[in-house]
Amino acid sequence: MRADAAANRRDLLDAGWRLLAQHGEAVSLRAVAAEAGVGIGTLYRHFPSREEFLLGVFGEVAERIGGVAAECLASWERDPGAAWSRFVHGLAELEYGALAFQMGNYVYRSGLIDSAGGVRERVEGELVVVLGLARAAGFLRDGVEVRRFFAGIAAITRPMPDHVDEMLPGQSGWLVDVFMRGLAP
Amino acid sequence: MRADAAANRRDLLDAGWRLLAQHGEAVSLRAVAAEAGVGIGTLYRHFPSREEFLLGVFGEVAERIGGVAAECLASWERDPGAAWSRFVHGLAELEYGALAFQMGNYVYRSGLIDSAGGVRERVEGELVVVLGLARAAGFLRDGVEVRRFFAGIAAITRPMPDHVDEMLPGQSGWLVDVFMRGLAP
Amino acid sequence: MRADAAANRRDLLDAGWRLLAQHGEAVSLRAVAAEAGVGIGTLYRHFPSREEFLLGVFGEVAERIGGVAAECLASWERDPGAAWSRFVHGLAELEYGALAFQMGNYVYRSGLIDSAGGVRERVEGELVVVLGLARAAGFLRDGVEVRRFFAGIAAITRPMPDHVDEMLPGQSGWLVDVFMRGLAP
Amino acid sequence: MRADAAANRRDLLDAGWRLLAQHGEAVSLRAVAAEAGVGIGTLYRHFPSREEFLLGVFGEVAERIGGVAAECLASWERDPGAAWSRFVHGLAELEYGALAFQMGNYVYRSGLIDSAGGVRERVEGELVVVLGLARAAGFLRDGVEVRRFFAGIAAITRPMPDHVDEMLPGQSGWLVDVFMRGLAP
DNA sequence: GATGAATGAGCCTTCATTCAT
DNA sequence: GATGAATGAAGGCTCATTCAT
Repeated sequence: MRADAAANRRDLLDAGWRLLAQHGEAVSLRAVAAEAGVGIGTLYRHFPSREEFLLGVFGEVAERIGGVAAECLASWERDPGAAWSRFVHGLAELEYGALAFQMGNYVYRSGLIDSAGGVRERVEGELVVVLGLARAAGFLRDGVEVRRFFAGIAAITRPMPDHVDEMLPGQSGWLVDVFMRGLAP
Repeated sequence: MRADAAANRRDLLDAGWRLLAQHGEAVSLRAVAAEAGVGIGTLYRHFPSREEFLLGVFGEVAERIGGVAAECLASWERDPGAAWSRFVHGLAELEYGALAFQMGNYVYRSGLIDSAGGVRERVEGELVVVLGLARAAGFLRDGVEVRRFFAGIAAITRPMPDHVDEMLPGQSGWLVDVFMRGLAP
Repeated sequence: MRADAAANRRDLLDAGWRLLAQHGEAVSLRAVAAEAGVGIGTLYRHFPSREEFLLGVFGEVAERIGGVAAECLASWERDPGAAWSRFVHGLAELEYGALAFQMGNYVYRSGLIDSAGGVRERVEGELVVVLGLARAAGFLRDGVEVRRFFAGIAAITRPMPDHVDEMLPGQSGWLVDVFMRGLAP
Repeated sequence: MRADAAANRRDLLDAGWRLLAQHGEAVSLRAVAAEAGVGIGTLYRHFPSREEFLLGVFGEVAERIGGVAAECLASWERDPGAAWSRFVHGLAELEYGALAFQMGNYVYRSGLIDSAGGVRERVEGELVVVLGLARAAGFLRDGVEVRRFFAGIAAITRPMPDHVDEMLPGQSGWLVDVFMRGLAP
């Protein structure tokens, strides 16, 4: 792939993520292309359909989830409590809610997600480790499945309409805190 | 034919609620009409615009919220813990997530909701009482605003894609439990 | 026909004329029924289709055209010039433009107009007499066919959008004057 | 494909003009697209709304009005009478009636027309010159405002139903003649 | 007879997707 | 490879018309 093509691809994924997290599941691909500064045709060259594009964005997210997990593991020894908190809030700040649910609906069913490099497995693997540590350290009660945890974060980080942010500033962060506390033993 | 019309109206609201809870904020009114078994024109006869329709559905929800609250108050004496739990889960089962956010977005701002019989005030008033009891009984920590609570339930009951229910049966209930526990003192 | 039915019929025709002259050819029958203070069903009981209704309204207009012509004839002796002027302006004030053209398009073709009591013939007969007088008195040049005259009035009295009345008050009357002058020998 | 797009745009404007002049202000954009031989989406690519499309057609008309005026000025010296007659009939043959009033209605008010290249000013400027010459040459009486003149042409060239052309061939031209004569001193 | 609810075709507009340049 | 024009299927909404009460 040419260098500029790779750059376009990255720009598209970034734009997609940003718009998805900001404006929710209904973003139009044209808007994404515009935000990325390329033509709509370019988007479709890189991703032959809406599904594939969303899957691509999810790949990006998986990458960052890995980063958050790695960071968590790296700083666990020094201060487990802080690491755990940063981990959960870090995940939440990725705001993958809209993305995860949007995709899931038709991507999961069609097996696309499995055929695309095992994104799900990769993500799950990383989370399993951290959740294990948290459980051992007493931050997490027993019986919390990774997938439930993951889907929970998704549920509470789906973008809320603008007026919610105005009326209830920090609502998302508040929810994350409630979620964490609710998961403690 | 008055009776028929009333039945249609009810069917439309029911269908709207069901589809909204199931498929999210983007339901097409055509689909709602079809689900209700009437023509699209009939929907528009009863509700002259999308907004008005959503407002209508929200009215229904408000009604049921009132019912849940009343039920809670009625059984509080006998067993506060059970009443509180049934209350929160009852609210969640209404699945007003998609609806609440969708409406809020443009209805709230335009004041429609205020001009429509004070739906918001009514709902808030009812919740205030129950939350007060819960706080006194030690089920709820201090400083939980009614609106945050309400929006929290909305956030965790926004429709999730079908596959979530398959992969994680009872996810919604699980989240509600986490939410409740997270709100305890 | 019952007395109240006849009254309804008359109200409908009046309302139709008024709205047609005011808001142009696109008036909805529902609006007409509302303006007349009856249900839409009542309109359809009296006139089985839009066409028939418009034809009915045209019948009314024909009546009034007859009135204008009769008045003209009655006062001709006293002051032919004034009578002629009042005649032309009187016709114009009937504002049958929207009506005549709206109907014409499909009513004429289907022969409806002939089967409905010879409205056209009646109108034409009345105009022929007056135009004959006017020609003889030197107000009208030769060769002006009655139908052209009639259609001319229609053309210049079709309702113009509101902004025209604001920008060019009296435009319609001005046009009628130009029309009259243009028809003089 | 630039060339194709330009051709499509032109076809759309042509079709719009034709249908507007023929069938009046209520033409459906779908019909226009069909007449132009393109999909409805293509129309909307070139003109993002009905207003913009009508404005586009009006731009075309303005162009041709300019042409008619220029032609008039060019041949004025040789034969002012013929030039004046060709000018008025030329304007009338543009049949901008439906268009002018339709646009005026919402475009004028919203200032769109001013922001769109000063269409109105351009048109008025051209007409002013010609009307001035005509007045000086004794073809036009004093006090005829440009806008009244323009609106007058519009009024008498609004599309008449088909049957008028059948029953009264040349009615439009006849009206224009009457109009001209009526405007003479 | 009167009423107004129900219906569906049709309008304007948006958006995913394809394809010629 | 990139671009953006073209397409048509929906979606929200209106209105003539029918029909049960």
